[in-house]
Amino acid sequence: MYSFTEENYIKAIYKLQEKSGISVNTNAIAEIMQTKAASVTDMVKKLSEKKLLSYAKYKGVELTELGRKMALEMIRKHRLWETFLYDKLNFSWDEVHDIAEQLEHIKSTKLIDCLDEFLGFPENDPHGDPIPGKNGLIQRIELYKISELGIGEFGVISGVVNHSSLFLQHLEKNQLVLGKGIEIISKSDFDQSLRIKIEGGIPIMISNEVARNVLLKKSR
Amino acid sequence: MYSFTEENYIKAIYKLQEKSGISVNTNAIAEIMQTKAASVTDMVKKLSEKKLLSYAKYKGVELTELGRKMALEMIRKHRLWETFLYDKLNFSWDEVHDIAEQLEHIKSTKLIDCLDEFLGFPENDPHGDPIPGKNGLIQRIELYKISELGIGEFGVISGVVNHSSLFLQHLEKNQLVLGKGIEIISKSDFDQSLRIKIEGGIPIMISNEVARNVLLKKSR
DNA sequence: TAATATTTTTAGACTAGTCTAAAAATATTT
DNA sequence: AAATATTTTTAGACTAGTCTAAAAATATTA
Ligand SMILES: [Mn+2]
Ligand SMILES: [Mn+2]
Ligand SMILES: [Mn+2]
Ligand SMILES: [Mn+2]
Repeated sequence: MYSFTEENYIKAIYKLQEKSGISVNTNAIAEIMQTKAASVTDMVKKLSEKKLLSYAKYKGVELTELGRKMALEMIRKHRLWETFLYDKLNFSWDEVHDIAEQLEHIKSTKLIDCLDEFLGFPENDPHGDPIPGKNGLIQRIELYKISELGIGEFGVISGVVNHSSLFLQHLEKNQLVLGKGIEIISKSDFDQSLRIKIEGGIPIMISNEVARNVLLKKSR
Repeated sequence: MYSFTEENYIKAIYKLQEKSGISVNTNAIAEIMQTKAASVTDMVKKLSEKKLLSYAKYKGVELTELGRKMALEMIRKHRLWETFLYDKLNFSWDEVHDIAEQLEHIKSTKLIDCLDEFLGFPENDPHGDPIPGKNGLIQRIELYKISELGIGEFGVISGVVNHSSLFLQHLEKNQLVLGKGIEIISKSDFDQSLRIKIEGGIPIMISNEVARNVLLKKSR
């Protein structure tokens, strides 16, 4: 059995490996784990002995197939619990993450598979992130930041980069929620702010900061 | 914030205090916590400093009002999660306890209150045990063991003393499930086994061991 | 009430996970 | 290539929670 701490390290390393390529370095891990590089070295040695990752001194770490599988199971649990809180208990999308951080550590395969079924085998969590299946497969759709689209292009809001409560609440206030279709009207050369039209609404201005943190599936 | 271990100690002490009167002794705690008396002494000192219980050397411990409140919150969470697993995810009544042991440690008042509402404010868990309310109140109904009833008396199965999977599965095989009405037909003077009639069924024999572990609400 | 048995506490040690400070390795700049 | 800066590792220490072995207190029996 793995401890909560071990599980959180594996999840953190997986996420780092996702974005920044292959080998993950000690300081990066220390930063997301809110700990010191020395502690990371200790833990990484332990996880390496448990065959969850491969590690070479000064060369960073890389998850093994076993470690990758474990990370995906954690993510599956996290996102299914978020969906439960959102769909069944009517939590808002900015409240679900912290509780899911606790729930993702509950050990029971049957529990998570029954929950999956109870929720109707959802494909995405309340933030639009894909939920890995029982098999560990994760279906990836090409998503674009609003800031990446050109004038006149259309898209459907399908995810967020920033998951903070503050940001999610801001989006909600501006009708920028999952599933909404939008069109790019114009861009400012001064501050890269955008004018967009939300389906069934009037055009609004959004900052470049917002545009870089909302993900779209291209449409039309 | 309290650790899982601290929480489990408080719950254990509460349960001991329930049955065996006021002051709980070290060895008894050690036994349910599956640990050594020395470890109990260490922990009990710590919990005493945290004002969760009062402790006098060699005299045993007693929960404070704070400790009692905490224990009831744990029990509320445990029983609500058991009800969730049973009612919503279709677990059988002998499968829910172990997972609830994990879930009862999730920290979120909103979560548990929303879960309570989602379940329709249940009054009893799948084993018939009462679920403490938000206020910490627990409604107690007078229950009797089957073995305590006399010939010709009627009762409705409303709880169990023994919660083991083996026992619960045995009951299920014999139609002895929550809500069933039964009548005492006769008792054997030899081994105290009983002949009982289950509502809408034919009379069956049950051992004294079973009769001492099933709780009834008297009826008629 | 004295001897004996049982329960409880203390003392000291161990592991997991963390930390700080300093040493060693690697990367960058001159 | 040498000097300097940064990253990573090691060494040693701390806390929480546990253990065993032995001492101290309490309970039971003769
Ligand atoms: Mn999340
Ligand atoms: Mn999410
Ligand atoms: Mn239970
Ligand atoms: Mn129960």
